[in-house]
Amino acid sequence: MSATIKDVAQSAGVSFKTVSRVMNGEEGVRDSTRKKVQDAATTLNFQINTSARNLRRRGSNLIALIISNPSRSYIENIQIGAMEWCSRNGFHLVVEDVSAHPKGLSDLLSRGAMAGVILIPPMSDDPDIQRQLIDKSIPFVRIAPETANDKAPSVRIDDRAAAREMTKKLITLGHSRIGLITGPSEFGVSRNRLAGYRDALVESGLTIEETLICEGAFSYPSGQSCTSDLFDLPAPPTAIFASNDDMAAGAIAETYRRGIAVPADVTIVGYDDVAVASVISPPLSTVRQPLKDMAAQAAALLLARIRDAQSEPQHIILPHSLVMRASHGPCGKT
Amino acid sequence: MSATIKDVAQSAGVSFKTVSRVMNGEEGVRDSTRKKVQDAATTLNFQINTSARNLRRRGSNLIALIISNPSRSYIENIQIGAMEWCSRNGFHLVVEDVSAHPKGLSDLLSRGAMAGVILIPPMSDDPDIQRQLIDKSIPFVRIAPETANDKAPSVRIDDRAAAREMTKKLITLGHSRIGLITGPSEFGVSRNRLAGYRDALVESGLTIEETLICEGAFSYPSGQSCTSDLFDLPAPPTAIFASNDDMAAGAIAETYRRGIAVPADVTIVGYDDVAVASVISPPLSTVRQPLKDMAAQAAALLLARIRDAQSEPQHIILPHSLVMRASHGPCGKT
DNA sequence: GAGCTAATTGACAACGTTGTCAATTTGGGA
DNA sequence: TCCCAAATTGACAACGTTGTCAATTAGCTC
Repeated sequence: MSATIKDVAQSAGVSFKTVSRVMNGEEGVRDSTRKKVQDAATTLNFQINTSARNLRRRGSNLIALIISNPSRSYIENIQIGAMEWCSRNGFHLVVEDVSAHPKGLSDLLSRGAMAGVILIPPMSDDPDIQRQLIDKSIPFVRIAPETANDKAPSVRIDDRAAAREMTKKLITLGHSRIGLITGPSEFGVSRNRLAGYRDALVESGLTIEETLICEGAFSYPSGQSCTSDLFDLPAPPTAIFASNDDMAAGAIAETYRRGIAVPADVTIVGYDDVAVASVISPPLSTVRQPLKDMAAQAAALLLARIRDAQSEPQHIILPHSLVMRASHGPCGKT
Repeated sequence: MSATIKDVAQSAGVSFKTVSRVMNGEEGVRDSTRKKVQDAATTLNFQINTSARNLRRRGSNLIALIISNPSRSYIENIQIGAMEWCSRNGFHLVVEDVSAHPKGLSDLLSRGAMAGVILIPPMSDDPDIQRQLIDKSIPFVRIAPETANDKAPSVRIDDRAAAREMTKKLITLGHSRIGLITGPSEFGVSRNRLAGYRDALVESGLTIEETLICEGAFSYPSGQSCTSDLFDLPAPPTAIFASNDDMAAGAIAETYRRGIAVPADVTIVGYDDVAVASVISPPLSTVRQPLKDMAAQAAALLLARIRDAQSEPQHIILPHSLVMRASHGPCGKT
């Protein structure tokens, strides 16, 4: 086994408490002593024992990212952002798939195991999980919750405004029959984006046709099948707004399958601006949300709560933008 | 704070050692006692303290997945496979981006922090990391190493044979000028796939043209630019074999950009069979490797080494297959 | 160089669990 | 009823670190 603090202390000729002080970069150690200890630690290839440290400190250096459907490309960016933040701040990221946990997260959340938890949709809106976390007094942060509350900090973009803007953009292009592929209704973001879509139509004096609204699953195949349904309508839409890019990619595929051209015959836009958006053909016009930033900021807010559980939970709204690539165009039909 | 073992012991009227026994499902506890303890634990909402347990057991319930370029879709599947295995086996997965760690992984690998480590390309072939792990006697497993060794177990497919088969398939389709987009040469898998490509050409009596071989970066843009280079050749290839699907997607995009049709004018095939392969148009013909399985099996081999560091490292080769979707066709030109 | 204060260092307990081994209880046969 | 082996339970130390507080040392001033 590798060396302990006591080994280092003996080798450096000081007490093990002094070694501890050096290891934690505390003040009040003479420079000469510090050097002696550091040399001894290097020589012995000393690595601190995290379990002992965490036990004594009643803390942890682990942050959990709880996800439910690991194959969403959305998650990739969140994870990267969180991972980078953790690296820079002395934490490690534990990624846990709640859907693979039949009987809940009890062992993951065992006392002191996690310093904090990052929740993404749909868990951001799951009252069950949040109650568990509060019961165990584990700090957590919510990414893209439907609405902010005072239980935990949150980071989001203004989904309603973003969806409204994109819809208005389509209206400006001359589209009046705009299909909407929503996410699952248990996602707060789905509801917010739907609301933004409705806002735009109402503001523009257009009627909302419920048949133009199709609930997808944030997945590629669900984008295909919703699109198929929309095209089978007696009066199909001239533009389709998918609530994420995976579904937009599915929509484009289904459109092509039917021999319909994008964007010449139909406009298709997405949401998120993940990797697939710039990779498919035509490159997707979409709503960009700064997912990596959101994750990093969420981690930062979480840290504040880890440090002081009484601190006021902060709520950050990050800016979004419309990235208009090549999958949109003016409405051909009148 | 939540309850400790001693609280439960007091509440159940037994010694804390007995509670410990119940918590660990040990033999030799009377059923009535066990029940009493379990009830008390439930009432008090007892959660074991992982740090204390790990300290005393000199172990950990954490497995690290070390990655270097988090945006490769390959990683998604590996991670899902590893995560699921961890859930089922009482571990948690820590995902760590080594490229975000300027000064190495020392703190991640601090004594006892990780029960074991899963290495994927290119770290599977990185002697530095492996030496670090051996020095600290942290068990590890290698996914898709260039060659197996006796330091650690490994899981892979036969990349050379797979690349050979795919190349032969293209030859059978009548192609004789086959472009190869390799991965970076520091990836063992790149070298193995290149070797398989060469094997097939040689066995078929075709000459190997080095200009038809372009080194990519396993990324979409690198697939585009290699393809561009290949098409700019005086005698461009009639088929392109990309060493992963991301690059194949880039190749298809660049092909379309030039007004060339896939598969009518040129055949493009990939490698991995990740999500993008069935999502792009046309659906990609590719080599399928069972990434999730590979990760799960790797974790299992790792566990064997965690349990007994002296156990013989095992090496598993999983079957691959050719998934011929719609991006390939016979050679038009003679 | 004595005396004082501030800086530095050390002794010891505590964190919550599991391992070791001894003590106690149980159950069955004589 | 007593005795013995087996089953069950408990007492106590140990894991490696950090927090508390006391002890020691260094650096000044006079």
